[in-house]
Amino acid sequence: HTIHRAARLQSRHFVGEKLRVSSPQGRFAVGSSILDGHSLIRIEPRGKHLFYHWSHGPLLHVHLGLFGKFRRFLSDPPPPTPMTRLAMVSDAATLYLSGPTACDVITPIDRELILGRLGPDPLARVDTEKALSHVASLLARRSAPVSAALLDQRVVAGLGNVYRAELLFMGGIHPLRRASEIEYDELAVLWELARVELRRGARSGRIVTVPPDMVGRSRRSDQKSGERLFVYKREGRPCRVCSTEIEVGVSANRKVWWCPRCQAR
DNA sequence: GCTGCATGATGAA
DNA sequence: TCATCCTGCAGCA
Repeated sequence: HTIHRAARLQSRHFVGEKLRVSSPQGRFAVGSSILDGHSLIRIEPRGKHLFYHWSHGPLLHVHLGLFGKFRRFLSDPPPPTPMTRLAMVSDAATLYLSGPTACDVITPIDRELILGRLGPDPLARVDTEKALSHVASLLARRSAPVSAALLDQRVVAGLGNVYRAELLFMGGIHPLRRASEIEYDELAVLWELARVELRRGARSGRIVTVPPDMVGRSRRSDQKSGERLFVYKREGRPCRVCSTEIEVGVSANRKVWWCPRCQAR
C-alpha cells in the first residue's frame, strides 16, 4: 500500500518534469548523476518495488525495505538530512529518500528479472483467475505454513507482516496451517481481502483493517500505533470479535498473531 | 546517551 | 535458520 500510494502521489509532481537528482549522503552519487537533468516519464509500482522510467532509457529502482522512507515537500523543503540517499527536485516539489534497501539505476532487462521474481500484485490490474491459479499452484507444493507463503514475494507481491496476520484473521485461517491444505475457496477469499485492504491502505496511507463501525471501540493503547488492527501486535489482548486472547508465534522468522477461536486450526 | 525493536530481503550455512 | 544490511525512534537511565 505504501508503494502504490507513493507512486500515485509522486507522479503528480514529478512525472513529465526535468528533475535535479542528487545524493546528499553520497551513496547514490554515481546513479544520481546518470539521472540528473533528465525527464521522468512514469512511476510504476509493482509489489514492494518502484520503477521510475526516464526519457533517456535507464530506470531507477527503489525498494524501501524495513527502514526506507520518502519525504515529500511541495514548498519550502528543509535541507536534506545527512542520511538522505536520494534527492529529486522539480520546480514545484522535492522528494527525499532515506534508508532504502534498494536505490539503483537499472536497465529494462534488470526490471524484467525483478518482475519475474514477483507473484501477482493484488493492486495491479491482473486477471483474478490467472492470479489465483499461480498462487494455488505454488501453495499446493508447500508444507510450510500458509503464513510463511504469504510473505514470499514470489507467491504474492506486496504483502508484509501486518497484512499477512490481518488477512489470515479476516479469512478465518490459522497462520500455522500448511500452505498445501488451503482450499481454493479460502484462497479466493484471501485474494479478495488483499485487494480490498491494500487499496484501503493505499488510499488512507495507513493500515486499517477493522471496519469503520468497529473503530473507536478499541482501547487507548491500541491507538498509539496509529493503526486499527484485529490481531497484529495484540497478543494477550481480547479478540475484537470473540474476546478470546490473541496468541503470537513465529513463522518465516517473523512474529505472527492470531485468534485461536476465530482462526481454528 | 544507550538499547532494542520494526510494516524487509538476501545469501551463506 | 541465521547473520547481515539499511535507519529512526521509543523507552530507558
